[in-house]
Amino acid sequence: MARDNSAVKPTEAELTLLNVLWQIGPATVRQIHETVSTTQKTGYTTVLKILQIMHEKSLVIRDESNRAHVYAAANSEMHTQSSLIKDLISKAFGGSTSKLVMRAIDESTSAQDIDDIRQLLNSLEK
Amino acid sequence: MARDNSAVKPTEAELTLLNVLWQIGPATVRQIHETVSTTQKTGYTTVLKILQIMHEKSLVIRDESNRAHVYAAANSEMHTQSSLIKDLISKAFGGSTSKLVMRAIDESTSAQDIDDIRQLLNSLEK
DNA sequence: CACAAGATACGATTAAGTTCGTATCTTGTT
DNA sequence: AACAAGATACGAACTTAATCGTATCTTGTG
Repeated sequence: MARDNSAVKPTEAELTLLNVLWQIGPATVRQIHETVSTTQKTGYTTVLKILQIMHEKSLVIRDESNRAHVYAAANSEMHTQSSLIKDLISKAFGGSTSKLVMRAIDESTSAQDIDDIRQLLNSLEK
Repeated sequence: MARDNSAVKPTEAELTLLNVLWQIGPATVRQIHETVSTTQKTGYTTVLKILQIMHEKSLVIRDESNRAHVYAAANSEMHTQSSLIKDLISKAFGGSTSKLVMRAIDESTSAQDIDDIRQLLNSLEK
């Protein structure tokens, strides 16, 4: 039985592949490898292996109906982002969301960013 | 020669010890172990070993003038938080700080958090 | 129907992280 | 001076990640 993946944190290499899947949608190993190759030099079988491991961890689902399996992210980008943030908050910010947000904001932010954030804050108040 | 640590990302165990050091300040292995023991069951020599590795990586500095060495975080909590956030932003948020901030905010935030963040925003506008 | 292209599966290797047992060293006290 | 307490140093064991070579399997096409 496949284990619940909600607590599984993707490794760095896994996150790279998830980013590809979120960007281009369900894809074969070849397509994923081609995409990832534009920015990194990684062997085809390495990508394949990582996808197989991710499948075991239920980080991706795959369609085996064709010879070339088609992989897709099991969770949305948003869901995974939330879980990674929660993890960081608990490990480096004493569990305080606002501390993280404040650190991120005074780190580097454009005027547009500030505007976006203020709007979100306003919408939360209603 | 000790290498520049500005790009070194602490591991999970290392971050745990850094949190202790930021909290209680420079401390001996015994003190650090005692503190960390309140929340985890970790052997004394394990803590010692990790501190030694952190020293090699220049994540901590140590005062060896007494028999019991005194360890201290090499970088401030703020600096390390910023670096961890930057890392997460680049790996999971396409490099966009505002995306991370917005995800963090709509994830879970108390009224107090919202207030804090709004004040920070206001102070930035001036 | 055989074969070549191209796909998956498998296993080995290497590196990093974590843990801890044991050895060794240091020092205050008798 | 010797000892005991308590400190550091060392190294082994185990785990997880990452990488890739090689073996094996599948299938369209001549």
